[in-house]
Amino acid sequence: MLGLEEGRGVKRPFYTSPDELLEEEYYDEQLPEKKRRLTPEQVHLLERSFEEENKLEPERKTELARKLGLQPRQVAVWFQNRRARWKTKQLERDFDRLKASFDALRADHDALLQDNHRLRSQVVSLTEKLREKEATEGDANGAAAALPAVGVVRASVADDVEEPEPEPEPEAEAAAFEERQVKSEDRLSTGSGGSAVVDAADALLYNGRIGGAAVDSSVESYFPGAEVQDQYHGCGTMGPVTHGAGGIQSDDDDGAGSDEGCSYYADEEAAAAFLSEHTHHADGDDEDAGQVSWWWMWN
DNA sequence: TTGTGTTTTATTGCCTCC
DNA sequence: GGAGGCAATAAAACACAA
Repeated sequence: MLGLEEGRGVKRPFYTSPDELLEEEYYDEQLPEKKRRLTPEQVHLLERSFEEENKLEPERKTELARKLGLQPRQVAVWFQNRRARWKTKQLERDFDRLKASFDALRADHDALLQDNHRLRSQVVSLTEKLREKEATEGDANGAAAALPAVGVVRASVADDVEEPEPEPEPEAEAAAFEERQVKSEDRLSTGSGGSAVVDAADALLYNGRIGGAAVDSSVESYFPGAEVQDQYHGCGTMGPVTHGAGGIQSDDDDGAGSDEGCSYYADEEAAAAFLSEHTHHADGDDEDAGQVSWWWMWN
């Protein structure tokens, strides 16, 4: 049996023996006045057990409790809390990944805007030159006919360079972005109203489907799909659905490994269906047919 | 030493499944 | 209806700066 840690403010033994521990009367009489932390050895064994399987069957619980010299109830509580910690960390990691994808996409978008502006000014400049040339030659020979009218040329150029949607004013765009970020963070921190998970999954899906360099389709994802029970799928034995190299690992900061590689957004097909409902589709008179608005994901 | 923030252990209440 | 899961929360234990 692994005794409880001593020397950390423990004033008396918490338990005496595993057998006594399993006797309700003993436990009732010996209820600790204060909470006691588990020893590193106990935590280590619990962690290892959690890595094997994050849910506890009654037999395993009893066995673990016996080995550790704890109440079965304590083992169950530890697993419950451990699952909660794992989930929190996973959400943080998912958020970081999604934010990185978003930032990269935004940079892409900004670069495209710059390109667009540059090309448009080229069109204007070339059109100007053409107009000047036309005027000069018109003066020279008085002949009206040889060149097409500037308007025609310009229209022809415009056929090649698609007229873009009007750009939002930079200040207004920045303010709107700020507001969206605040709203998003509010949802994450308070959990009120919208779902941070769903919002984040939106962004992930957006990246995966239409993003450019930022797309990381290999990122395993947890999307809150139909099976609410599958909360830990994608992580080895965490659930019924297994993705690639799984396996529960311990927290980064406890030195026993990490939960890296598992994500809360796994059901990408469900998410794709969700996405398709939130994008506008090609139809005859839509100039942007088939494209997805950059802004939809925030609105 | 003390105040404060974080982590861990434990409880409560609600929900789902069998 | 009981068992077990989860979210929310309380409270003790711990870490650490001032």
